[in-house]
Amino acid sequence: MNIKPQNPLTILAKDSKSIARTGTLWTRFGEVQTPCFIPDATQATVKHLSPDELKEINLEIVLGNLYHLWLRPGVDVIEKLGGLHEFMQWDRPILTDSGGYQVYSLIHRSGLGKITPEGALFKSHLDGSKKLLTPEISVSTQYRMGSDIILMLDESAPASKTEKYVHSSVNLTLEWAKRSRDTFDHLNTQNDRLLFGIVQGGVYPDQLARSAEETIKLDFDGYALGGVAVGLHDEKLHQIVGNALNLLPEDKPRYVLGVGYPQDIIKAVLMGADIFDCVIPTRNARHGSLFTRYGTMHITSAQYRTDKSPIEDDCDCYACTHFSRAYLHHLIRVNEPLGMRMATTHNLRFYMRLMENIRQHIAQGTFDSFTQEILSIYRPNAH
RNA sequence: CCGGGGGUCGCAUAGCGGCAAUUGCAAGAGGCUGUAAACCUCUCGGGCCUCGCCCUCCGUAGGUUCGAGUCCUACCCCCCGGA
Repeated sequence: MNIKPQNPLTILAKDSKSIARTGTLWTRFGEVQTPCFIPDATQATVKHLSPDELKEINLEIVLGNLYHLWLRPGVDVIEKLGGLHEFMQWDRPILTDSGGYQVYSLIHRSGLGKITPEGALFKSHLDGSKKLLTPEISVSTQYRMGSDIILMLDESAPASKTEKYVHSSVNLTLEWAKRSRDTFDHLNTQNDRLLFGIVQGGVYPDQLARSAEETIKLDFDGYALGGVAVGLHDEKLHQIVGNALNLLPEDKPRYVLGVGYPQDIIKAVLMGADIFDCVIPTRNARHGSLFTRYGTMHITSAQYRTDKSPIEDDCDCYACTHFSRAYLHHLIRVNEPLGMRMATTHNLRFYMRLMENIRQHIAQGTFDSFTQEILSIYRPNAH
């Protein structure tokens, strides 16, 4: 159990009508059942929830963000406090993002820095100071923080970029992949951590193929697909995800970064994805948008002012077993932290139940009808 | 009764000769996809509802002006001092 296996993914069952599979992912802090959804704990907390509350909704793993934690409180503090697990009192697996998304969000979208071959040069959003994030710094800092699953630093090209741009962007990411790999190999002497490579390529099949082929040569523990949650939606998103996952080794964990809505997850699982993370359930909860098996509901809407029923009648989360829609409606409207806490609890529990159902139906051979059921409610928009 | 201040979209505000009229809150609707996000966008007098135009509008009633929340007069309310 504590010895890192040759391949961290163990496939336990496969769907007969698709390439969906269910299994377990090994980490030094225990196994994670797949397909799994990883809630984002960007700043070393799933906003509003305590570790006990996360366990109560059956969360197995969280995602921390290197970029945010690197700037504040900094790796020295986290190391001194015994590493991320000890610091945030979470004794289950932690995956950390490399800061690659911030290269996209802060540099490409907001112009707070620039990309150089050496690394990403950020102008810190906190104090304006200049910070150079290199693949070496990202990987070694994730390692020092105690991350169990480390992501290589990558660059996501915005969806609007030309193939020429994406071509050189893929080259840069491939270069960073090698440097990430080298850094990790020097650090991982205890052989207890996982390093995931990231495939890019935007909407261009040739670039995706090139990126996948070269990344696979570096033999990572798992492969993530990046750049798809940054400007692609619905059918276009699903199409690219399908193309890209098809290029990745069948026996290794396949991670779709930053995705997504229930329909996106179902579609990606059908195409062989094992791991997801997304801010949607937590952020939308804070904004009053709740997921149910009847679709999404905006709880602050006037129609719920006096609604005595729970958010979702058969949900087992704390919010649904204790409070009415009317109360949640009130709490969110008056901006009370309990409202956001309950909304987050519910949405994450909804996502956890979705993943539990996905795994169970794959194992039982009933995944096909289950996907039809979900997709009839969470219907992707045609383009 | 005297002196001073004030009445503008549900509440609170701006406006001091060209105004359907500022901003905040409230209200209504929507959006968030590896979190600079407890955030952002739109609507918010009425109508046609083609967004351009029409109607009604800033306590009430007159007046001055090509034109009045905006200036003048009277009246009605509210607040603060003094009898």
